[in-house]
Amino acid sequence: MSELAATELSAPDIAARIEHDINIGILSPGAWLKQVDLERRYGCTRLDVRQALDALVGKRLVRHVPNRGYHVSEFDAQRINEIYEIRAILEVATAESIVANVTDESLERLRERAAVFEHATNYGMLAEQNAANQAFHRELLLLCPNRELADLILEMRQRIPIAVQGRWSSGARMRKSISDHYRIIDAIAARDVAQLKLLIADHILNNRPDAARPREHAKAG
Amino acid sequence: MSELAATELSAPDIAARIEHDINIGILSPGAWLKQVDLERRYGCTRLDVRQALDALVGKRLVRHVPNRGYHVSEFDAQRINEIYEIRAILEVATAESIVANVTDESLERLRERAAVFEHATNYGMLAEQNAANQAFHRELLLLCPNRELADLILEMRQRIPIAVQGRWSSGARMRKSISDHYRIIDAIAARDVAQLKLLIADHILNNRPDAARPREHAKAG
DNA sequence: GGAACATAGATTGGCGCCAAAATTATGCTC
DNA sequence: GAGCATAATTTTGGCGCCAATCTATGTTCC
Repeated sequence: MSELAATELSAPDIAARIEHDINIGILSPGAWLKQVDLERRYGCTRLDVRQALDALVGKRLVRHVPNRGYHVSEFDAQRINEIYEIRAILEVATAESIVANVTDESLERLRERAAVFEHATNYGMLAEQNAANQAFHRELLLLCPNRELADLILEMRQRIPIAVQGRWSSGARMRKSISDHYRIIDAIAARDVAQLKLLIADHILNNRPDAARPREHAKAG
Repeated sequence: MSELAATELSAPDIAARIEHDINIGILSPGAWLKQVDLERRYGCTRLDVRQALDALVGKRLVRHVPNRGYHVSEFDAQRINEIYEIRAILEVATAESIVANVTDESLERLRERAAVFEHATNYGMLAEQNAANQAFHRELLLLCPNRELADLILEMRQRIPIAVQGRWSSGARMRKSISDHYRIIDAIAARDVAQLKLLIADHILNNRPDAARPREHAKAG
């Protein structure tokens, strides 16, 4: 996909496309993003490319070197770990309001999303798996009334490409993620906030790539 | 200040200047940011202005309306409250590592910053008060080894202009902020993590503008 | 007298061109 | 044959112009 776009796209669309391609590994960390290439690749003007790249610099997914151009950011183990810690802090903090605002309908939708994710891990490619996982967590965040917090969490989740995280690289990882989702749903259905917090923290921190696990340095924030 | 810059400034500098002017209220929420004005005001080119404005759109401080231009964001009570909640979540989470990494020298620097802030509340204008307060919290965050988290906190602290928050609008507010700082330092010196967490949460949530206090809706994240 | 319309002015926004810088390729010397 | 200086190509980045759009003012008609 993403070879020569049919319709004309504007800058924010291009940014989303590039972000997606970085996310699933079509564009690898360190790769230089030549403006002419992107221009042709996404079938848009030079200005759109520049604005999109600047936006991605703001999201820390892309770095800019004066007179050299833009390249996909590198993600060392420490940075990955730090972002996982932030995600754990933020997502655990949504537990109370999720339990407070849950309805039977939203539980049903969550089960549906979890099932779709399970199916994607069996029959889909990385892109579908990612989309399904994202849909589940997005549904979860609909129960969080603090929209700024929900948006921030979604932004943090996009801050490291899935391809770099290698989240569902093994079958064991996949199975854990699947069952995590169902157990999270169960805890919500039981209105068990404490358990939900534990499950969310575990779901995030124990799905880190091994390389990003902390060693001795001071834990948490 | 900021009337007709002497030296040529580049886009990131302009963004910082505009951000500062929004922060201390020179540019008020809702105000339209005409490109020609900014061009002359900061003595830079049109392109710099656009890039700076786009960057500020990314930080949610400025909004863009197609074919109408850029204007300073409005900040309603709900949004302010949501961001205060996020700040409380994140800054409380730094308590462990602050206590784990504190040294006598850093404690001394914190006391110095707190004293400077106290002085600024007595003899300085809003800009100096803000700078001194920021310096204190920046020093605090130097003790947090998670740089991503520290940066995120600093970014969240800038997400609502000081002028909108009216943080030190009354003498009582000022005195509370000053004593909060010293009590935070004492808790750190005593290595009392639990107390430090309480103080940080209180320092953030009880310095909210009254209008932004939540009523009945589900609390926390 | 008020409202709707038309015209003039101002502002934004996109496109293309060109210069500066860097990378790659070439040729020359040792 | 290897290393270095030089030339050519590629790529970035900035500036200016002009079209499209919106705002404001003035005019006409009901």
